This record gives sequence, structure tokens and C-alpha cells, in this order.
Amino acid sequence: MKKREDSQIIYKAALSVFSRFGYKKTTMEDIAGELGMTKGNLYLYARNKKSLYRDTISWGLRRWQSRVALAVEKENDLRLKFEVLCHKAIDYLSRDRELHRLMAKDPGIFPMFPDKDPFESINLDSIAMIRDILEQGIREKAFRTVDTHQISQVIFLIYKVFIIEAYIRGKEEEYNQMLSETLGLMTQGLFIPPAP
Amino acid sequence: MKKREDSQIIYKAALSVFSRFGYKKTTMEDIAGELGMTKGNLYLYARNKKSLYRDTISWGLRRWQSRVALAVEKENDLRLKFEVLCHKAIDYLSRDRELHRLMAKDPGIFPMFPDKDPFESINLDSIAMIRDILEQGIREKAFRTVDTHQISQVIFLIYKVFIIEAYIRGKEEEYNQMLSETLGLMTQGLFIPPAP
DNA sequence: AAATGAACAAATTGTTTATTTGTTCATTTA
DNA sequence: TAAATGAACAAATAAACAATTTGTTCATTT
Repeated sequence: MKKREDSQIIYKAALSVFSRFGYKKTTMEDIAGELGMTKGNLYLYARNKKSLYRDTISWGLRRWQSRVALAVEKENDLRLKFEVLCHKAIDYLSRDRELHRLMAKDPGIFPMFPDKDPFESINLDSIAMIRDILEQGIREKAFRTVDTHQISQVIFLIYKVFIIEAYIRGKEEEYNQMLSETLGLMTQGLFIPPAP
Repeated sequence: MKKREDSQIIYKAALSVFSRFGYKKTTMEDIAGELGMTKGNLYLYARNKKSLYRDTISWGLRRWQSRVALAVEKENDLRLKFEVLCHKAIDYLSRDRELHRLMAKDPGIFPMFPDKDPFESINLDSIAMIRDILEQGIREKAFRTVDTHQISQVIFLIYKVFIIEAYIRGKEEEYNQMLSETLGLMTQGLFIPPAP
């Protein structure tokens, strides 16, 4: 096996098997089998089962994140950037079956209330992405002035609720519709400004 | 023990003990002790441990709910009703130490994502309360027209996130401040309406 | 009528054994 | 010589059983 594409191949196979059986039920032999090798040999490519699991998930989450970032970059209007961010995050995950099945099998990957978030750095980057858009929008006077530190976290929380309900708990249809309605609430607000 | 105030006294004692030790660790003897009776006698007032636990929680949750409803009724302006609803729900719980300690000990009481909500009817009433305010506000042209069925549920979800973070997971300070900011976002919206 | 405490059943916990599975490494293969 | 193997071993998991606790009932007492 050639050294450069190794990790890609390993992660792909590991994600496939882990997403089918979950962490506990997959054995190192299963993954080795998927790769056409023996479990002893797999240890040339993975320190141990736990780190292989962790790295596989990181790989999957980063791929998700980069796809969203790419879609956002394509837009110019800040309002559209914000809406694309919200929609694309859901949209990508609905297509990456293996990733969201694995997330459904292990709620610890994307926990609503993490004690110690195992993928904290990835999620902090996502929050930073939201915050950047907020700050730019405020600077360009497209957005109302809000506490970007707090609101970016709140938006991430709400986004988590939707991701978990829709793709981890399998209520895709109900929540896709609700997402648009919620986006409307967040962007337009509930109150009608009193006439002057 | 007189028949009429019985349940009040029983629930008060049970809540006190359950909130200290949690369901598993409290024994019927503990609760009987708190009431100055023996565990055998406690069975004149409670079917069994599980139903006593359930009824005690229902009693605590209904008390919480009625306090919020009362505060909302006092306001006339729909915008204020909405804001009071959100603030009072948090405010009451911060004061009812026993209730929120018990909720912290047993996340199944107020689950973020219930499979089968043990206190569904209570929570449905809360959602109905939100919905009523939304519908009145829309009728009076104080609120923008939104899908009240969906938005009342979304607001309840967001409110759950805050309750859980602040009082079940014990991050009271951080989230109290965040709540106001979030209320602002929901009521005013993020986007600045384009000038005509 | 309300309360007790002994009696019993049900559930929980602790302990040990058996089995599986993760990990290493001396040896083989290409 | 780097990559792969499979036997060997250790660590974790599951199964089986005994010991203990605790929920629940009920004949008897206050």
C-alpha cells in the first residue's frame, strides 16, 4: 500500500464499517477485512482502535465543514451567505449517509450538551465561520448590531438542535420545513416595528 | 394525617428527599423518615415508589407552569407578554432550587430530545401557551405573520436549550446573559430591512 | 382509622469465571 | 527491505451465580 493515499483509503473503509456496526460492534478484523488485509497489518496504519475511530470521524467532519465553507464563499451578499451557511450544513449532511448514520449510532460525536467536546476544535471553527459572517454583515450595515460572540454560539446551538433532530434522530422531513421557518424568525424577527 | 392536605405534604417531603439523593438512591424509608412515619405507612399515601416519583415531579412542574402563566396574565401588551413568558420561566426555576436540582439529577425529566416524553401533557400545555400569545400578537398586528404551530415548537426547543444549559448543567450566569441577547434576535431579527 | 414491623418478593450489587477482542511481535512474503 | 501474516498474550467484556438491599404486603397494635 502506497504511503500517500493511505489515510484516505483507511478512513473511507473505517467510516464504512463503523457506520454500519457502530464503535463497539466493529472489530479491527472487520475493518482489516474491508481493506483486504489482516488485523495485525492494520496496526501499521492505526495506533489503536480508539484513535482510528476518532481520526475517522474528524476526517468526516472536516470534509463536511469544508463543503459548507466552499458554498458560502461562492456568495457575495452577506444575507445570502448567512442563509447558504444554514441550508448547506443540513443539505450536505443529508447526502453523506455514512457520516450521519455513524452520528446516529454514537450521539457522543455531536452532543447537544458536551461535557468535554471530543471534536471541540472543529466546532470552534464552525462557530468562528458564523461569527465572521455576522461581523462582516454588521460592518456592511446589512445586519443589526448584535453581540457576535454570543449570537454565533446561539446560532450554533440552534443549528445543533436541528441537525440532531433531523439526522441523528431521523426526523428529516418535519425539521427541514421547520428550519426555513426558523431562519425567517431569526433574520426578520417576530415583532413588527411600531409605525413612527 | 388529615385527608385534604395529604398530597401537598407528601409531595413536599418527597421532592425534598428525591432532590437530595435522586430516584435510585432514595429509599421509601428515607421519605417516610422525612414525614415522621414508617415506610409501611407511607403506602397508605403512595401506590409505589415509581408513581410517587412521577407524581411529585408533575406537582413541581405544574407549580412552575402556573407561576409563569400568572405573570403573563398580568401584562397587557403582547410584546411584553412574550418577553415576560421567556424571562419568568427562567426566573422561577432559578428560585425553585429543589426542582432544578432534581432535574439536574435526572435529565429524563426534561429531556432535550424525548423518545417518549414522560410529562408530555404538561409540555404541550406550555407550547399552547406560547402559541396563544403568538396568535394574539399576530391578530393585533404586533407580530409578523408566522406559522404559529411550528414557531411555538421552535421557541419551546430554544427555551429548553437554555433551561438545560443554565439549570440542569449549572451554567446559570453565562446563559442568563445569552438569553436576553437571543430574545433580541428572535424579536428584532438579524437583517436590517433594506431602505425603500 | 392510622400506624407499625415482620415477612416476602423483586431488584441490585458484588464476585468469580469464561470468552471475546485489542495489541504485539517474531517470522514470512513479495 | 518494506509490507503482511498469524500465533501469543493482555485487557476488556459478558455470563453466571451468590449475597444483599430495598420495595411491597399484611396481620397486628395503637
